[in-house]
Amino acid sequence: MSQICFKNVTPYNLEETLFCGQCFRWQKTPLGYCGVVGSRRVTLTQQQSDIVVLGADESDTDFWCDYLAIQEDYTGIQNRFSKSKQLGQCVTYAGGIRVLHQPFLETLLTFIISQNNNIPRITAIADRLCTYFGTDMGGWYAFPTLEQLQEKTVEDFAVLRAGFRAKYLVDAVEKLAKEQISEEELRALSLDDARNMLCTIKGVGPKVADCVMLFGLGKTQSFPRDVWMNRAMKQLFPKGLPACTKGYEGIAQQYIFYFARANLKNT
DNA sequence: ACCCAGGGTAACT
DNA sequence: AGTTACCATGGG
Repeated sequence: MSQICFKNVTPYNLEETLFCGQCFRWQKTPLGYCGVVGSRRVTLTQQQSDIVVLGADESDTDFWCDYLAIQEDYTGIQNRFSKSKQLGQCVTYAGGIRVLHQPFLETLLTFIISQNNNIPRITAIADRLCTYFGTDMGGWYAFPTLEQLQEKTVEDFAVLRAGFRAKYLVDAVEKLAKEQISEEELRALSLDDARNMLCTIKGVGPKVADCVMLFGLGKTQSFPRDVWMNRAMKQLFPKGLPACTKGYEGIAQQYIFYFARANLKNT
């Protein structure tokens, strides 16, 4: 075990990136942000413009580079976004956020859990999903694989205390296990076709599907709409998203969401 | 006791 | 196509 250092990554605000609501598996500690992705457990820190992955295996450099969206050209994206005055305001406020590239299964299951739920409880349920069904790595647990979740029933998932969402998890696992839905196929499909396919899972509607596509399938055009976003769009962009967001609507969404949650009245 | 939480579904107009 | 009760659970 050693550490990986990504040098001179800018713009990047690690704390905002990890706690803007796109992921639920990181915890702030005095040493840094501690978390598990798949079966990799690390602590992340930021020192000026360097992003450091503590406790990582060097052979996982490419994995963390991808997960943390290190190589995406955010400077270029933000320059285009700033052609819109309103969006430029959001960039100024939230421009340190990057959209992570999370593993598909984790993204799908945690966002099914997220519906009509709050972040502390989403985190707690996801933690229990790992401790009860993931591999014991000695003091911590990996996120369960599809194989580990196969054949599980609503009764098995009762320990999660996920409420009515348990049956949705079962259906998602079943559709993936039977290959009625595959990550590979979803990645190849257009935004609308992939959304339609994801929405065949019970408990997955447009909001969850769009989150899964943005955070777990690398589809940067996906634009999740929840109550906050609808409020923000009415106030900031009553005529719709500006054209300068084309292809990167989802990244604009993160900036707008973060800005709106902090600055707009919740009416 | 009551409210809400980055929704979705079924059952209505 | 648009609106509404209900869904389990936990925290305020």
